[in-house]
Amino acid sequence: MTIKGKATSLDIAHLAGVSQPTVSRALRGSPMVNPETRRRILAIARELNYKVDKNASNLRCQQSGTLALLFFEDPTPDDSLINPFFHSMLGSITRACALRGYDLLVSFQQLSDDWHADYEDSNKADGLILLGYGDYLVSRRRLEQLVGQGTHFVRWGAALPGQPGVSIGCDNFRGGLDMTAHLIAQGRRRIAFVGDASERYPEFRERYRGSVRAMDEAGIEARPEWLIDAISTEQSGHAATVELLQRVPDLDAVFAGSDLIAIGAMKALHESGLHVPGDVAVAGFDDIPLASFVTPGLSTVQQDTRQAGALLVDSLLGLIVGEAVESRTIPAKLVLRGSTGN
Amino acid sequence: MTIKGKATSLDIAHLAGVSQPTVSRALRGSPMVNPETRRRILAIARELNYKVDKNASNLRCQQSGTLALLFFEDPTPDDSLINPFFHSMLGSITRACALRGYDLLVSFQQLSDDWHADYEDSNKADGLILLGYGDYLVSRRRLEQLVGQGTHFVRWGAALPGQPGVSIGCDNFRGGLDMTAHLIAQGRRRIAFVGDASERYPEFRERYRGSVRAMDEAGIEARPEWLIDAISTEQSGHAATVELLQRVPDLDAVFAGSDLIAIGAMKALHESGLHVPGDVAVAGFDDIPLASFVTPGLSTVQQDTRQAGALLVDSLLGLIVGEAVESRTIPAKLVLRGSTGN
DNA sequence: CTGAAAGCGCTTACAG
DNA sequence: CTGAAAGCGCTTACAG
Repeated sequence: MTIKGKATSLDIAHLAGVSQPTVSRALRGSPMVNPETRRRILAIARELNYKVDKNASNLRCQQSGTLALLFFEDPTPDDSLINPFFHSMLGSITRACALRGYDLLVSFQQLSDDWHADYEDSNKADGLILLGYGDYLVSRRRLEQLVGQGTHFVRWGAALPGQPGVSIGCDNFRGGLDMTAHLIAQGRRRIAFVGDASERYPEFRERYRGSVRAMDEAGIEARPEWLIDAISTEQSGHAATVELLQRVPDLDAVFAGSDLIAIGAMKALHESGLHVPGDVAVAGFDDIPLASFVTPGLSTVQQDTRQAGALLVDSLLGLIVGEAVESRTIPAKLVLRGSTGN
Repeated sequence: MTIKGKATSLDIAHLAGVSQPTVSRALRGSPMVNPETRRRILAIARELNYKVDKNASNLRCQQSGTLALLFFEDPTPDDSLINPFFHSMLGSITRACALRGYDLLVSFQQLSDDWHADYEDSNKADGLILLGYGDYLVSRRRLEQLVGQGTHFVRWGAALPGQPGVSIGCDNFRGGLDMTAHLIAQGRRRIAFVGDASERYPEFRERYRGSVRAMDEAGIEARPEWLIDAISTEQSGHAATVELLQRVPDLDAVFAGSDLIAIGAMKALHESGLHVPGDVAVAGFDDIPLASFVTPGLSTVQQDTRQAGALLVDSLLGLIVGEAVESRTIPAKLVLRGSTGN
């Protein structure tokens, strides 16, 4: 007997001389099947290269075995590279899904556009993972909508009280504090922060707050002109640093909100004839691969993307099965290279 | 009337006072529906936040509206970063899918393991895109299996005659030729190729063949000791270059099979006290973002990932609808920076 | 341990 | 233009 087209469980049933439900049970490892019968069924299934039709089984079970990753890119990525940090997150999320037997749908979205977030409504995915960058004030309303609709989702970002939904983030405050304490220990006293630390960018804000705390503890008064806005691109970091140098010529350290900003800052400093770290120390945040390739190597704060990916996926799976899931913070770790001194 | 759980087309039918098939027709934009009826149905659907159940419609239509991207990583990526070139490809493939109304499943695979390539058999995807690196001799048998099973797939790689399935790749030969011609024009005469140019790595092989052709044309005889194996990682490029310098102390140029190799090579050259490009010119392939950040900037061959992603997706969609699809080659473009001279 | 029956939510002939 | 019917390929009570 040859099967026309793809084999179905019914084909197997005929070949094995059993009913179709028995095939289904055998395939799914149900204990209520005679071992001999199961063996026969599995052999036939293998021979026909049979695979369960996921559309059918998902329809029946009302779930999909799939998670969707929505990646946000604002501003548009055509003129600036996507932060490599997110590539690392994507990799760890993919692997975490695979380890747990879930497939991952990936979708790139503009933060400002309508989100194609209906993967769950259409039963293509059981929940969403949100990742990327952009203005939190813009995304916040959408997050509230998702909560309102009962969508299952987790996001990577600052895990702060009062946020809609579940967030997983790193300890931005602690990272900012530790790095700034390190700069101070290296003798730095006029430490600028390059990054938009408004409520639009809560992660930068936390990093900045940590930085200010470290200065407080060292008896240094943080000056308002030491804070300058930038978004997380090299270009923005470069431009901001150029302006910063006008305002604060006697700067002795730059703590950048991200590594990309830091790399732009280093470039601006070089162009101004300033030596890193001799004249100005530079530190970043993320520990992207690039950080170890620039000259001097960039000191930065590492976020454990492997743990982050696993935590995002596990939290989402928890939400899906109805557990109470809390926002969580993972540790930040200093990685010291040449840019902050030896 | 409140709907318990998710709304279905039947719920809408009841509310609109029509039959369920009419709802389906209206939602799918069938012309055979009274405009007034359609309006009513769409209004109700919007209000209920109704979304078509993809499992049900896919089951019925026997297709999924989804493509699967299998990304291969050999050797294991834990100790070396994934080639950023593939991140760029992933982005362009994702966008190309979205533009065409397809969703994308992403899966990371070990080249040597069993491939989880049953997305099509299980009707989770209509076809596969294969991307990544590793030994072609290992993957070739699997590709043949896929062809044998009638799986729809395209792969990124050297598009050479006699390969199983459809391949999209860049003009590696031309890229190798052009870059080597440039090196020769810069006065270089002893040009090593760092990369495994055996049949295990057809892309490297083509780049190397192009390089040799350029030397031929310039009357330079390529010497066997100028060729040294490496896989596409910085570490491998570093190690190979260290050995190469032993063998060929009077080297004046290194053409690396990839940018990552080139960056490892530059590091090895620096460690040996050799100046780039003063003593030894260095060129790479891919134009990863890192290439413009190293010092000096790395001259390289750019592959148009945007075009590549679109072509991969379009070719796969062509295969799925049963068109005759050919392997294709896209142009390679020199990007000259400081590492090959001014 | 196994089978007959129902049903997941759609789409598509078929008949009117 | 619309509805009644069938069926996509599964899984899961239910009965034996």
